[in-house]
Parts: sequence; C-alpha cells; structure tokens
Amino acid sequence: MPRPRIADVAKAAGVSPTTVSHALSGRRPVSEDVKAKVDAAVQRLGYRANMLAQGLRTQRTQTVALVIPDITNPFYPVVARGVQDAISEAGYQVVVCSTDGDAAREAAFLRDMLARSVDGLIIDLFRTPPDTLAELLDPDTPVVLLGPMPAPQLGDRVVGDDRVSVAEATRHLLRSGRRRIAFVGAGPGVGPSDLRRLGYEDALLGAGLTLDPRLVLESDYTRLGARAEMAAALAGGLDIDAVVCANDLSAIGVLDALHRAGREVPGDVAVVGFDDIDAAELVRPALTTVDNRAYEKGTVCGRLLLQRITGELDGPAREIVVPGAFKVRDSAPAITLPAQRSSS
Amino acid sequence: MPRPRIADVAKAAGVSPTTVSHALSGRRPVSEDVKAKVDAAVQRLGYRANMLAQGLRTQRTQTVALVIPDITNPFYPVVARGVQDAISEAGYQVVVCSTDGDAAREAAFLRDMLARSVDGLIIDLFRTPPDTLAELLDPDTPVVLLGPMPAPQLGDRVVGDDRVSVAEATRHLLRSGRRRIAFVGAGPGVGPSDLRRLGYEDALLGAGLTLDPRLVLESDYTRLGARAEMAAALAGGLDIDAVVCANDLSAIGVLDALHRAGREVPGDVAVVGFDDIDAAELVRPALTTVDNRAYEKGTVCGRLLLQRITGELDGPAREIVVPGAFKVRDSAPAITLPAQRSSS
DNA sequence: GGTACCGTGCAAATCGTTTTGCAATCCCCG
DNA sequence: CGGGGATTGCAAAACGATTTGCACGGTACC
Repeated sequence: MPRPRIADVAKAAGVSPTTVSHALSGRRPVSEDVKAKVDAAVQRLGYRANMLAQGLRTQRTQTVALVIPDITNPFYPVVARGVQDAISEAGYQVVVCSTDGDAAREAAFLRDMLARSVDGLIIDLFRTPPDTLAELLDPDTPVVLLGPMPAPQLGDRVVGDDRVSVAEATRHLLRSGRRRIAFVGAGPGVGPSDLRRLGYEDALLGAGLTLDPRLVLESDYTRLGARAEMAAALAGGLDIDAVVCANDLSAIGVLDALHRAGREVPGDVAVVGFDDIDAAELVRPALTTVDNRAYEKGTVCGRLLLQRITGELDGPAREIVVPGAFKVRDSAPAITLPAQRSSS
Repeated sequence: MPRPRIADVAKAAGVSPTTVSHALSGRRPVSEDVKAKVDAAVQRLGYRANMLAQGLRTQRTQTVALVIPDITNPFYPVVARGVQDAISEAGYQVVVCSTDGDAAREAAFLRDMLARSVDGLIIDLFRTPPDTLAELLDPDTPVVLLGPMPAPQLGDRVVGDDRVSVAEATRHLLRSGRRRIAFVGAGPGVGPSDLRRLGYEDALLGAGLTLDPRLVLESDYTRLGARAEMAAALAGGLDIDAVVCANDLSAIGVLDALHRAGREVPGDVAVVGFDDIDAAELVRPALTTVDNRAYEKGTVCGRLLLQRITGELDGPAREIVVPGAFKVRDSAPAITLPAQRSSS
C-alpha cells in the first residue's frame, strides 16, 4: 500500500483532515479525546507528512544549503558538522554543494538551491563578486556568509580575525629571527588569501621590512598546487627562510616541496599554515598554524541562520567574529635554531 | 516582486501555462515560434520552476540522501564528493546526514529523508540491523548500501574486498617476522570491523597461529578512542609486535599510544591501517594501509543509484565490489628491522 | 430564557506545477 | 470540396498538505 496521506489518518481517527492537521501542529486547540485518537491513528498507520506538500503550502522546507568550495578540504567537513549539529535539533537538514570555487558553479548551485526553496543559505564563495551575488540571491531567503569575501548588507557574516592572526604568526617568525619570509596564497580576489596576505604584510611593514613581490606566490589552496608552486620557485632560486601559507593544505604542500629540495624545516625554513586541520599536528614537523575554529564557525552559522529563519532575530546584518588561535608547533618553533644564515 | 510563476511566463509569452510547461519539458511538440517566445519570457523574468510544486506533482525531487556515520571522518568527504560528482551532472543534489553510528539517529534520518521524498538513498549504516532497516525503507525508493553491513535484497551494494585486503596486510606483517599481532576494531556488529577482523584471523590461521582473544581490542573508529584503548592495553602489559587496525584513524591513535609508551614504530611494533585517508601518508612514520577507494566508491554509488532512479537499470539487487589496494609505507615496511625480539 | 461567547469541527481555497482529455486549426489528399 | 491525420493550444484535475471562514453545540451570564 502507498504512503498514508493525511486523509487516511483522518478516516482512521474518524475526524476531518483539518482536525488532524490541527491536532498535529497544535495551531488550534483540539480536545484531549480527539488528540489521542489522532495520535493513535498516526502511530498505527506510520504516518509522516509529505514535506513537499507541506513545504509548498507553508513556504518552509526545513532545509538549508551549505555552499562551499570543496568538502574534501578538511576544513569544511568540520564546518558542515557544526552546521548540522546546530540545526538538526530544530528538524532542519543540510544540503552540501562543492563548487570548487568556480564562479559558474557557485551561481548554478545558488540558483538551484533557491529553486528548491531552501529556508536559508550558508555560503563560502571564492569567486563570486558581491554585485553578482546580490542579483543571484532572493531577498527573503536569509543568508549567512562564511569567510571574508566582502558582501555588505547581503546577509549576516561569520568571519575570523584572519588579518590579525596571520600578522601574529608572521611576527612570531620575525621574532625567531626569520627575515626572508614568503607568502603562499591564491589569486587576488579568490577566497581568504588576500586578507591573510594583508596580515603578513602588516607584520613585515611593522618590523620595518620592505615587501618583496617575488616572495608572494600564487596557488590554489591545495596541497599539490602549493607543492608545485613552491618547487618551481625554489628551482628558480628563491631565497627564503620562512613561509606563511594561506591554509594548512598549502603549508603541507610547501613542506613537501622543501623536503624534496633538501631544505630542513624548521632549520633552514620555518613554515606556518592556517586552519589547524587534523593533519596539521600529524605531519612532520608538526605544523605551526592558526586554529580557524571550524566547528564553532559552523555552529555559529547554523544558529544565526536559524534565528533569521524563525524571525527570532531581525534587523540589519550582523557580523560575528570568531577569533583564531595561534598554535605553535615544530614547523616554526619559538626558539631560533643555531642560525646557519644570520639575516637578510 | 515575488518569484515569477509559470502563469506569469505564460502571460508574458502570450500562451497558456500548459504550453509553457510543454515548451520547457519538451514532453509534447511545440512550434518553433512558441518555443522561442517562451524561452524569451523565461529569460526576461528569470523564471525557474518551483521544485516543491514540481516534486509534488512528479514524485521526483532530484535529490538523494547520503547517510553516513560522520562527515568528519576523512573517508566520507571523499565519498560525498564522488557522489556529488556522479549525480550533479543530472541535476541532482545530495543531502548529507551524519549519524555518529547511532541507531536512533540512523532511523530518524532515514524517516526524515523518506518524508522529504528523496529519489534515492545511499547509506552506510553502522548499527541498524537488516530487519530494522527493512521496515524503515520505502519499497519504491531505491537504495544503495555502502559498506559491508549485511542487508540482502534491500538494495544494491557497493563494497570492498575488505576481508581479502586485511588478510593480505596481515600476511605482510607475518612475512616481515611479526608474530604477536593485535587487532583494533569496534564492537561486534558495528560497521566494517567484523569483516576486517575476519581477514586478520584468516591470515593468522593460515599461518598456523592460534587466535588470542586478548589481542583483539574494541574501540570506535576514532583516533582518541583507539589511543585510549591501546594505552590501557599497553599499561595492562599487552605484549605485541604489530597491530592491524580497522581504519586509519584508529591506526593513528595507536601510533600515538605506542609513541607515548616509548615503543618504536616500526622497530618494536608495526602498524597497519585501513582507508588510506590523506593523513596516512602525512603521519610519521607514514602509515602502511589499504586504499579504500573512497572516491570511486562514491561515484559508483551515485551512478548506480541514478540508474535505478531512471529505471535504466532494474532487476535484482547487484553487488559491486571495488577492490582495495594495499599500500606499504614506513609503519610496516617489507624488510624486517634488526629484531630486538625474535618471535612469539 | 435569551444572548453572547467559546471551544471544536468541517468544507473549500490555496500553494505551483504537470498531465490528461478535448477542441481547434491546418494541411494534404482523394 | 470534404474528410482524416497531425499539430498545437487550453481547461481542469491531480499531487498532499495548511489555513481561513463558517457552523454547530454547549456553557455562562444577565
């Protein structure tokens, strides 16, 4: 037999469908007696409301979309888990879209999610500029932006204090005697790289050093990408004693490249990453990095979105900052090792 | 203005809603002329069909659910990505549910997904026995089972050859001179541990050894769980020269515990894992393990499910095996190191 | 005893599509 | 010139819920 509909429950309980609906939703009082009969019928038939019909009528789907570059980047599963944990209590589910940071796919996923009438969006866009984003979005579907891509007034934002944390990490390198510090990030305008590079520059300038454009490398946040980029730079004679990376995956790639080039870490070159993914403490030498608080960001995004959806929170867009936490490990220790190179 | 409905498009194009529907779906021929006008109107208004209404009518939601223990376990994001890559081409999206291997939540998610009328399910259940599963499922929602939990005839299955691969890995340990080999898995009936333990036992028995129950430890597939379990066992005086783990996360935990207990790997104790997550080659010593082919399994699940959904494939449930690949790294090298302990 | 009101229940409209008949138009051909 | 297909368009009935009015009893109050 097919899935029972509300009419079947009504028949079984000897009341009208309207009454069943009210009994279940509690949106209008119903006698104890009737409530009991309805519950019994629901139980007996194993009834569950068809959420499509429900959603069509109520404009609520109990679903939120999470649009991210790549679920395979270890930062995001943790975010995703945080989101789920924050919203599943309230009966919401999350659909995950990996865009690979590709503008066309970012747009396609957003459009699709809107066509599905999701109740809210959590998005970490890498390549969609704010104005394009604005025309993609639906004014009454709440949005939470994760990450530093600027998008004023489109929705709430949950960000880290990346610039500050990276500056701190960079100063840590300076304090330990490093002077030729490279930065491995991504192309301008893609993802959080720009912001983190600013932190790197802040620290350098603050120490009275001049910025050397040859020291900033452009990659794609992946291990392989960063490895190749750094290998090429080293082969090209790049002279460095430290590297600041836009994320841990890149940092691990850089570690690979340095190792293959016969450079000691941290002896010859110190390396710091960003995110503090699980692998950061596993890799050897263990990665000095900034804890990006993935889980907290996920739960904050989820809770914030939920509040917007229920209307519990309204008014102007908020910005919540979840500060990063600098973690010193072996790849860039506090104490300077016996210096083989004494400075710039 | 609100989202345009099909009626608005019809008005703008000067035809009836029916015609618009036919023009867009192509389910009935439409004159060139009309088709052009409809397309223009769609373009102009930015129309996209409301998928709830569409789903309600057609019984198709273009959505599949992926029910797994934990997206935070590095094996699963790769699977998820494989699934997405296999189905998004066809316009499908995936909603991900992390159950923590908890029976109640496994059931709750399945029920919820069915209430949402997903077109298909891909599930990796850890604690739901086949008969319970059977009564949870809907006979006409196709299911693909990922992993070794037995569930005959409920749907297609995509599995590895875990028993064989683990036996191979274990024989590798035996060949390199190990004799007191422990197994770190999970409780009976939860997840793939049982199957993998059988492979371990096969190899031991095949070598004429007797099974020692004190050598099999029960944990929960996590790094911390395995670390604690192994630490306790070592403190209790467990005498071993190798460990076979049910997954890489456990193996990494075991590595932690051995390190803290002052045991050399692989000198004193060799370790093998299962899955070949990214971290396996990052950790030191790098983990000897079995590549579980996460991405391939994901795409195979996705493609299989799609074929069932479209009806392209029907008939009895299939079982597709994606064989694992044994990978030797430093944690259990082929050559026996200078033996400090000569045997059992 | 009549009126007002409250608590309950039902019929019907609605959400936005798809799809089934049926009708109209056109063309071709005998 | 009329009849039979093909084409193409429309009205209306689904899909399965929620929600608005309205009606019906019963109780309480004056």
